[in-house]
Parts: sequence; structure tokens; C-alpha cells
Amino acid sequence: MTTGMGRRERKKAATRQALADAALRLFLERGYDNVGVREIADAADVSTTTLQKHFPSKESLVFDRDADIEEALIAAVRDRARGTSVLAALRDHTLARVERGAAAGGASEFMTLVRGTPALSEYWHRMWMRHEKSLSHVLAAETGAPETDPGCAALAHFALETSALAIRAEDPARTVEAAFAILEHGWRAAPR
Amino acid sequence: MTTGMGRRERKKAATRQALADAALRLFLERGYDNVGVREIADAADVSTTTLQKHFPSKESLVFDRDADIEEALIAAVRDRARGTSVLAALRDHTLARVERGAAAGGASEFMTLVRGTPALSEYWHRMWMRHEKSLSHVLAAETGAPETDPGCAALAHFALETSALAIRAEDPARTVEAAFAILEHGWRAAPR
DNA sequence: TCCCAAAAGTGATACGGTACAACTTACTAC
DNA sequence: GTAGTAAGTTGTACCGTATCACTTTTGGGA
Repeated sequence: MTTGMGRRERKKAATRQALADAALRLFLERGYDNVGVREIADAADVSTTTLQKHFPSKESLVFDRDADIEEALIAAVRDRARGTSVLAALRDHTLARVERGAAAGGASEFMTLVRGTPALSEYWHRMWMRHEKSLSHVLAAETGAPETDPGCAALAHFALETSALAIRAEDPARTVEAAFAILEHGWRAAPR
Repeated sequence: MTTGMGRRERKKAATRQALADAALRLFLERGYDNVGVREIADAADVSTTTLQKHFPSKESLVFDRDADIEEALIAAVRDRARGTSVLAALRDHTLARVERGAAAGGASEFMTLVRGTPALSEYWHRMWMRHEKSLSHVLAAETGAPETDPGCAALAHFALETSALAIRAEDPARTVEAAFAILEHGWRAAPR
């Protein structure tokens, strides 16, 4: 994965990785708020200025692979099976994410960290909701509604919000199902 | 309104008011990010420590009367006309808020300030969503569902989110109506 | 091959929001 | 009138972030 680059780019990637690794390790060990960025830079043996060149904020250190999460969301909609509605594809994807989080896999302590740190939860939420507009447009295209249809905007917003809602819920899977049940029925029945 | 208190309490309230007034004035004049808390404290002729005793964060300076907003929300649900569902009461209240904001009244520059400052928008959003759980319980009580019903939780979340959605929308009123149309129909039709 | 522009990294310094501790002032209640 | 309590002050420090001038590395063209 780091092949095909020159030495310069490899070193850059290595520095970035060292920073993200050190940050995650320290955060998991001692808690997000008890670790300073200067300390992380130290652990990765670079200056804080370098850290900032790679990561624009402390939060972004945790979501090093955030592009993956975003890509997965887009792909879930783009590559949905024929005959599957966008909404159904989103429901399945959300459900899969939520259930994967519930299974105490290796990513579980990561999830615990994010859930237990308001700054990280909010950062993740902003990241997630960045796709609200695109999703709204996809929904509009699917149903032949105008691109700025308020109903599509609302539906997109709610569908994405469901993730945030489920993560905090005591029964995430049932919450996802209940939320999408409302949205799917409401979407069919609501006048347009 | 400041009667019936001793001098001490009156002075405290006056200090608080002076701080909030100075803050709002400076924010409107020069923008939220271009005014420092030390400067606000100076304008109100108190120390920054005193400012912090009254307002735990810079954002809270802007929402001095936040209790009013919250009270209005609770009242809209509590004092709804007989025969009106909680959801309908919320829709009307949200619509009223949104339309009042659109009318270029005296509160308009305030709204512009909040809308144009991410830190303030987010603060307001958190404030607003604080009632998610209470609302969920009210909805459960109304429909006889168990208090922790995921459907009620989702509905409460979505209903409150609608405000945040509408504020940014190009046609807030239509957005509120479209959003609640989905929720009302979905709520009736969804299996429980 | 050499050289240079670009890119990565460094160190110092500063700023704004927040936190805290020790202290002084002013008011209320007894 | 006095004693206790709450408001307010001063100073200092921490953290995340921003910026600047500077050095080192390195890739690609002359």
C-alpha cells in the first residue's frame, strides 16, 4: 500500500502513521482529555508544528482513516443491489455498522473511546452529516423530485441522523429499525 | 422582575446583565470570533474570573435568556389544546419559531449572529436537543408505549432535529412541513 | 552530474478560552 | 454589631491552535 511512491512520500506517510498510532495508543491508555498534543508529537518524535501539518486538529488524529468510513457510506448507496431503494440500502448499511460496533471486536475499544469523548462524538457526527446534501440529491433523483425538494432534504437528514441516535441507544439495532420504519412508511405515505 | 431580592442578589443580576449586554453588543458589532472574553469582561468592568463565575463558556454569554427558549418548548407540549397530538403541537411550535425568525424583526440580527457562527449554532443545537429524552417519554405516555420504546426515541429525535434542519434550509417553513409530514404519516403507519 | 525549487520538518513565540488558588470586599442574617 | 458567606479580584498557568523564519531532505531538470 505504500509502494509506488518516492522516498519522500513514504516518509511522509510514515510520519503520519506514527502520529496517528501514538495518539490512539495514548488516548486509549489514559483518555482523550488527559493527553496533550505536545505529548503526542513527542511520542512520535516530531515537533508539534509537524503534527499540525499532518492533522489540523486533535480530533482528526483519531479519525486517521476517516476517508474509509465516508467511502463506505457512499459505496453502500452507489453499489446497492438493483431494485433496492436508497433508503433500504442506507438502513442495511446503518444496521451493519451498528451491529459491527456492538460485537465486541477489536474496534470496540475504539468505539468506546469515541462514544465516551464528547469532542470525538461531535467530530464524528459532523463528518457523517457532511453527506446530507449529496444524499438528498440522490433521493431526489430516485423519485424524480426537484433537487431541492424539502422532503428529500428532511429524509436525508433523518436517515443520517439515525446513526447518531442508534449509537447512544440502549438497543441500537432495534432503534435503527424503528427509525427507518418511520421514515420508510412516512416517505411513502406523505403527500408530495 | 428584580424586586424582592436583597441588594446582593440585585447586584449579582446586574453584573450578569452587564456582561451579557456587553457581549451581545460587541459580538454584533465586530463578530463573535473577533471579540475576546477578556475584552467583554473589561467592557462590563469586571474581571475575567467574575465573567466565568456567571457564564461557564463564551457561547453561554449569547444565550443569556436560554431558559426562556427551553421553557417555551416545554410549554408548547404541556399546554397544547385538547385533542391535539404532541407531534402536531411540536410542528406548530417549530413552525412558529421558524416563521418568527424569518420575519425581519428585532431578533433577526441575533439569529444572523447565531446562524453565522458555527460555535453558536452548535451550542444552540445541543441546548435544543437536551429535551430529546423528556419528549420521548411524553410521546410514549401519549401512545401507551413503554417508556424506552425505540420508535418514540426516534420520533422525538427527528422532531427536534427538524428545527436544526429548517434553520439552514432555503425555505424553512416548507421544510418543517415536509419533515413533519413524513414523521406524522410514518408514525401512524409504522408497525409497533 | 550538479543544482535548485519544492516539500518536510523545526523552534520559538503568541493568542484565546478555560481553570484554579489565594485574597479582599461587601452584604445578610443572627 | 459581628460573624459568616458569597461576589469579585489578581495572578498565573494550561491547552489547542496559529504563524513565522529557518534548516534539512529530496526529486527532477539542465
